[in-house]
Amino acid sequence: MGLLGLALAMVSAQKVNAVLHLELEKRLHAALLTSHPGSNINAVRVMPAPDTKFGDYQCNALMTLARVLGVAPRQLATEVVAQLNVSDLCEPVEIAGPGFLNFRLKPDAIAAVLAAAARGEHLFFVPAGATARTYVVDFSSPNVAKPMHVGHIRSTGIGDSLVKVLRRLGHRVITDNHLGDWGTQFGMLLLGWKTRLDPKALAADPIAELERLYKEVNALCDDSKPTFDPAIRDTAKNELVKLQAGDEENLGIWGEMQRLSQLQFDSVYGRLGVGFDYTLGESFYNPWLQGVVDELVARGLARSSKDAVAVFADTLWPDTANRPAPKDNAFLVQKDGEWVDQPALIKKSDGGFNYMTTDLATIAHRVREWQPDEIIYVVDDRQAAHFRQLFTIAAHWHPDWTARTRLTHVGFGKICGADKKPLKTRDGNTPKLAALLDEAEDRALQLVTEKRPELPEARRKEIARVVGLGALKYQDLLPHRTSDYVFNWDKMLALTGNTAPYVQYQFTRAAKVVRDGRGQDLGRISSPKVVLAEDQELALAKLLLNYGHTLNRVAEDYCPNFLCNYVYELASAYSRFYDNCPVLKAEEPTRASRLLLCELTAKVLQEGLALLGIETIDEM
RNA sequence: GCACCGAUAGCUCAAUUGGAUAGAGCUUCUGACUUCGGAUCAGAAGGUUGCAGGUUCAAGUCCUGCUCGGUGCACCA
Repeated sequence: MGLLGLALAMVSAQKVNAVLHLELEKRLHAALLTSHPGSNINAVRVMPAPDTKFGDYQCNALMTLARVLGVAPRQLATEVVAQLNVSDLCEPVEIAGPGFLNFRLKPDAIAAVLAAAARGEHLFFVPAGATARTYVVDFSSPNVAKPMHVGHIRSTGIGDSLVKVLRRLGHRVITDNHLGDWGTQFGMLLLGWKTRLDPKALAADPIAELERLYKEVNALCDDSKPTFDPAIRDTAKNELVKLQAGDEENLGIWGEMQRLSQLQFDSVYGRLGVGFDYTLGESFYNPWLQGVVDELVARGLARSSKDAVAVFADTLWPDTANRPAPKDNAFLVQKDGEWVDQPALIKKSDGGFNYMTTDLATIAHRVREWQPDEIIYVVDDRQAAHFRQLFTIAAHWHPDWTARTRLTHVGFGKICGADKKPLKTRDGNTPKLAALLDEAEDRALQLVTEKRPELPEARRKEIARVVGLGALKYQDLLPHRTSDYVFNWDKMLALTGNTAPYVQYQFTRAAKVVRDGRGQDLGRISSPKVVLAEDQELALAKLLLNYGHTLNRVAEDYCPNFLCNYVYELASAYSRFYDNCPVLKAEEPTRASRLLLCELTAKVLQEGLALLGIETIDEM
């Protein structure tokens, strides 16, 4: 492209807005500031309308603003609309009900955005650019020497999807897998390894053997069980202390457990398509733990208690006048009608450290190393209380850090069986993740074999892999992350309804039309005139426009389910379009225009699924 | 006991700073098509959003009380 061509392309790129409702919002702000100078425009948003009968976009903020300004809502709306010039993009703005503004886009304005997207100028959003933020995302975090189980799906899937969305929006993201490789369980594991290891079993299935050792020794160390043996417990504790003090033999065994576990992690993450920039487990922070405790004690933020060291409400807020109300204080709990301490332990009476200490050291490292704007912890909701304490301690420890770096716990609910209780296998155990992935692929293979018996086995297996793993991930991401949900093989693999196979199938249909269309008519869809005449064409086009808005909402609320619902809506809108509007059989220029709709739909479906960690395939 | 989270159609789940007549899917029933791969589409049926109050122009969403369920409450992570 010559210089002139480049300059023209830039001018044309400036003329077209990638996100129409943000342009409407900008003009609405200007109108409001003209009619009512000094108004607070921050909350004045233009967003997709809940129902097409109200138009395409709406603003409901003027009703709230009218109260602040002390004027009648409809009058305010009338005065603002009088200053608003959006006639190039919309039909005349309608003031509805108590003071809603309804915007109805002109098909030509929509067509212009689609044409720009087809030229590759944008995909319905504006990357963060100068406003890009730096995130550290802490997710997955499996335990060394234990099998990854069903519980790890959520953290891994939600975390990975958030990472992908944030990166796509142009943010800098550092992923860190905070492995559980240094806790109390290693005392028991070391004892088990030294006294009751079965080398043959270890060679056959290392993780299963390590799990067996842990379970056996744990039963002897648990004082609530009849098998409890205090001598064994003390020995196990001693092994841990030796490990954490740098004992060579124990470090060697621990390293071997680590290596064996990493093989498992690599295998599972490989299948899931998940990767990490860093894998800094708890052990990485061992050298700094004593320093964290010393510092907190020296600053008076922690004190000794019952041979342990802990952070208390009275060490954080020595002056009772500043102390939060007991109900809002993460360091108090009511027992028998009285508020008593709920301290956060940072050093145990046996000299060992707790994960609170490790988590504090981890914050220190991440802040110093990466200066993030935000650290996101994708961790089970049951740990909410821990994170409240952790974030509070961090804020007292280094207020400058928490002023710069926002700490966010992104919690999630549990996966249940049909009985609404946590999912278990038939024999009452927690299902292992690898077995779950196997079963997803096996069940998908059965379905593919039924539908497409003519395909060679290798092809069917590849389709089954993409469909099975996609179904499993999609089911997990579809409910709001804070909800518990019921795990159901038949439902997730169903070819109808809000499932990955349905969305993947609509993608294959769109991709097929594009392939066939290009084959017959190469090059003709590069910059066709976009004609939006039929209802189904318009509905599909308008949904495409909202892709970027959806990504922003996912990032703002840490909720991948918004993207699931979006791709499902887009897929079903495509299906309605495909049913009603012939593409390849249509006359020009309709044909090229519809082909472009197919192309953009395929692109957005493919990318949207990819941001959910789900692959697509050309045929199913 | 206290705190946190939840309770929405028969079932599984949504619902964007509080926004308009609470939406999907599954199931059931009915219909469309000599398919640009029907693994499709259309229509119907299905609700006092756990209960009782309150705030608001507007409440599934916010506040208060209650019922039921889940989770967490010092040396596991």
